[in-house]
Amino acid sequence: MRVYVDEVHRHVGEEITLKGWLYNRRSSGKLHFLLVRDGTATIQCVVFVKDVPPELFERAGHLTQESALEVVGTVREDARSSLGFELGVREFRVLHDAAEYPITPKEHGPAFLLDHRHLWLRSSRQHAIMRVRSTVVAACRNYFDRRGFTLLDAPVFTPAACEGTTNLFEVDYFGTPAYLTQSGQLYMEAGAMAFGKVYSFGPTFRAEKSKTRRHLTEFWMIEPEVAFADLDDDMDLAEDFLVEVVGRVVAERRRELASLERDIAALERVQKPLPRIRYEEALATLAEAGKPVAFGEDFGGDEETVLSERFDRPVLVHRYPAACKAFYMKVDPEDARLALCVDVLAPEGYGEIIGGGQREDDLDTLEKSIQAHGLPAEAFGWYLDLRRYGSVPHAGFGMGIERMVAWLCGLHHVRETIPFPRMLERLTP
RNA sequence: UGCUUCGUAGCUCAGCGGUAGAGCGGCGCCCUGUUAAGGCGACGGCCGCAGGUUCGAUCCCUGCCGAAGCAGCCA
Repeated sequence: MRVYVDEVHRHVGEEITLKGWLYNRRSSGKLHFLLVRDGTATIQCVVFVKDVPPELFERAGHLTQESALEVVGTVREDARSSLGFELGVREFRVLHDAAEYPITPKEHGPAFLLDHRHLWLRSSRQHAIMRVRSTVVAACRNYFDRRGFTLLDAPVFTPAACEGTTNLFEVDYFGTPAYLTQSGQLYMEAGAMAFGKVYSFGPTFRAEKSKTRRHLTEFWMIEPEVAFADLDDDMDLAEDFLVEVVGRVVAERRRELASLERDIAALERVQKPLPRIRYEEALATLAEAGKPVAFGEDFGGDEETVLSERFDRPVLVHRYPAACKAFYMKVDPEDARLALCVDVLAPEGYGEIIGGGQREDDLDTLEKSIQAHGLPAEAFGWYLDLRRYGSVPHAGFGMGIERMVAWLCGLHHVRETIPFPRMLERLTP
């Protein structure tokens, strides 16, 4: 009977068949310890010289790392193995003899590992991270699905910029220039006017020449958009969403987080209410901390770190100066200098994980804003239509999956949070 | 794109103006309970590339290529 490693505890005393790959091997004279991983977990398979034919014992001592195996043996409980269970091997078959494997159970540099990302994904640490990512995505989608949102995917090819013409990947679309999307938001606004509550989940692309631990050129965003919603509704949604997603990851991926040596208590503090501060309050805080920022300036990584370190959970910073925000942000009717927008900063210096706000719903104001930002009005014809036919207040936000995963896992760099990172100067594998 | 640091064995690194070393991996042998096992042995190198200085350069200088960290921009 073929069994996965994460289910062996249900088969103690039974003879089972495992299919997997050799993760590591240790020998001690008359014993070979084969660490076999099958994607679900890793188990120690013990080959004892008296339990198998001599030629098989000899073979076990010369198996190469990552060789594909089918192992037959009896499951037994044993405290000496880290899983708590091990397999007493009766026989095994080599399905493939692996060539010399480049990634050893010793230290490697990031460049080497990234060059071998297709193999690096097999290591236990990467498994933990990818499982957290998988759960984050599932939790995000589940959150919106259960609240009447419709998944409405945005296109990847777009005719124009959504937040400006720089930093876009241009492609040749049958003779005319097109761009890879840098946000699905404008399309989600169309969706919100059609379905009321929508979200998209997909890759986005930014050709920024950014070489930092928080940037990828290709990353995934989840972007909800809600009709008849204002900034306060938007902040309520972001808060509720974030608390639920974090809670689910902590509940379902505790073992993975522990294996990454994440301080889980810090994540358990992510409960409602999340603090909300205005941009101007943030300025005061920064001035106190000796990092003064002039009104009108956006925050950099340093400033975000100083702000987020004042709180033990994510903080919502709202009403930034309109001048430093995108053209579609609605201006605060109580203070024309400010935009009705919000950024959510993750604690522990992980920076902005959510950005969003209320959108401008007035046609004239929006047209003027497009002009003021120097954007080509003709590219936004369809978008302006949304303000001609039943325009209503609406709001939404985008959450970057990779920064979220980096924060949840406590990783220094986002490059490990996506299976195949795309960065400045890195396109392979 | 700017600043800083770095390119030496498959990997992680040490070294030095007189053409090289360790640990780990791989290979061979030894060991009934190993936990990144251990012990012994042999193998393994255009010292990133191209110029320059020098009797002589892996080492000093210049350029190029590549990488890492930080910053701007952003999620």
